[in-house]
Amino acid sequence: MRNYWLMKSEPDVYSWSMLVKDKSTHWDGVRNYQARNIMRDSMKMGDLVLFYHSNCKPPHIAGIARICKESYPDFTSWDPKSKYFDPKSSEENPRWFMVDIEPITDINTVNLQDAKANQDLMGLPLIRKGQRLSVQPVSSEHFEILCQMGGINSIPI
DNA sequence: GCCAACGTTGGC
DNA sequence: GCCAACGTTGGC
Repeated sequence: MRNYWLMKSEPDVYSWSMLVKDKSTHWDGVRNYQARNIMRDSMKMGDLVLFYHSNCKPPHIAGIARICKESYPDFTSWDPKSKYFDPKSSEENPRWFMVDIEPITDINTVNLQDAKANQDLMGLPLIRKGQRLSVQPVSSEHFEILCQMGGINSIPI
């Protein structure tokens, strides 16, 4: 049973093309408990991820990635030099967790506007007003629709 | 740049 | 445990 997710990143901070170039990355810096719990408890090896570019014009899904390492402590949280430093987190008692993802395939970008206009995507958290969570679940049905909108006709791997 | 929608913090 | 104040996210 594979699960599907959507992860947001600002392209100025970390973009899809950087992930493609890097081959994989650790998803550090998430400092929201709900998003942390999803990464720590629910994301499993092989789960597929829609890589979403937020805070840009237009906001869009840029590619499909995959979980390639399950939850482990976010070491930037106890690094005083990191911008993600949290004095309440330590190596002995980590508060924040992350996963690793790797790129699977480019897609034709799917704009937020087009996702909102698709009646079949009703209920997708991404298009709900006020939804700010940076790590979100996506149902398999919605994932498949979004793949098709991106020119991918069958779910990869 | 604006601001709605949240999440977090801290006084009480 | 409540809630006002504040900070952040992110579309527009």
